Amino acid sequence: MYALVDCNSFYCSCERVFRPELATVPTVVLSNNDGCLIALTPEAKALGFVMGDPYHKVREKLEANRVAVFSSNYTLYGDFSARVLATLRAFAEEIENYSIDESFLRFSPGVSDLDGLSRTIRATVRRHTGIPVSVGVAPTKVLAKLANKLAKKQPERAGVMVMPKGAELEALLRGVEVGSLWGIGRQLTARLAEVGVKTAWELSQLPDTAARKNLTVVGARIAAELRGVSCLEIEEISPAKKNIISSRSFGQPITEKSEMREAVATYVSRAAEKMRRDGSVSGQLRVFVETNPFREQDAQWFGSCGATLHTPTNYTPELVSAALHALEGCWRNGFRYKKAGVMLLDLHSGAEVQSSFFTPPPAVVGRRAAAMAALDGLNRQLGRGTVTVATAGIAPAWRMKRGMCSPCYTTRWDELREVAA
DNA sequence: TCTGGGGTCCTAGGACCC
DNA sequence: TCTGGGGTCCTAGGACCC
Repeated sequence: MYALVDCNSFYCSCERVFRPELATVPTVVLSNNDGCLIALTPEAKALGFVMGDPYHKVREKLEANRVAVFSSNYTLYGDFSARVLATLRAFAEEIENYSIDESFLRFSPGVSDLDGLSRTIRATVRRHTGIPVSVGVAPTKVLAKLANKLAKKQPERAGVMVMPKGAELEALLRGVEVGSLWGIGRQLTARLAEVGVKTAWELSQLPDTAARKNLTVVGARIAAELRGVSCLEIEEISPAKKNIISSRSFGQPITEKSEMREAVATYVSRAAEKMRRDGSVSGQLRVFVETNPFREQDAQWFGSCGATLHTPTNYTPELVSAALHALEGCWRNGFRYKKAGVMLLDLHSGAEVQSSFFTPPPAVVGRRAAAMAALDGLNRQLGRGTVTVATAGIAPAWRMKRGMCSPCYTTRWDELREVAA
């Protein structure tokens, strides 16, 4: 049996842990640059706000309704995510950290009273971390996802649902729209409607060949999972990334290439750090720059240019110079740039690097690795950006806006919550 | 003035091999 | 007049997820 444990309105719940007076106050968290609403509590949804609403368009309404608004604080959410995961580990031998706010657990066949166990999990996570979670249990991941959704949606279930079997399951699936299933998006919903499939039950009864023909093997697996046939395994160790992207919108538009060079150097440095965490090296990168597509009165430019590394590497200075070279290929003067990014491609394990004529000698490779380890260590201990390449600039004007950010309560000594007693 | 940032998997078709 | 059979690798594009 699988359980899906999903944190309710996760980012909002993190903010509420240290602001208990907000427990019943409608609360939202914004995307980077305070752009859109990306997390909403049920109270905020009840007021009519939806995920993706541009902040500047709903700001007055938020204020009128006294909604608590936060910029996103990923340091805080990442730390809470790790705490929830640590608590969950005690309850299952196999666990997959599916996303920042969701984990799949697998219970061995001997486990009985799944309902009681789920309630215990929910209560324990709440006690250890302050985060409310919902738990859905079923014989397959797709059904566990669905059980979780129902647990959250139907208040009488109190955040927990074990999927029933047989006729009861059939009745339930007949009432579920196919488009609400995990893995069935808008396009597949439309395709299924063409062949008369509207509910989860109808999809589960679709013959395998028809499922494959209309939805490829992906949809066929979902159909099988609905019948209780498990096709999707638990992935306990997340495989190393195949691509790494670092991109950001700017707090204010960039028009000078010198500033864009700082941004690109910053982003490629961040991407390189992520890559080193995986122990990977990159053989190829791509830089892109974009104007603001929402400003129709502005001239638009979306430029992108790649660069190949002689020898795959994760050495920041080398990647920075390759990225700046690529920037020359996609930069055009005279535009107001809103966003830029760097993609590291062709990633593989650093242990498998193929040497070439241009590969530096082993002593140099060793010194570079030591330098990067020292860099990452300092930034880990003393905070991101403590040591960077000078090309990245100092206190740049284009840095993203975060006007309403909460303190890093759990990761910075100088931002601890103070309590008067 | 102001609209996020990351990822994965699958398929079809072209190029090429013996 | 007649023109096989089987395979791999790569890329672009589409679809999905949080």
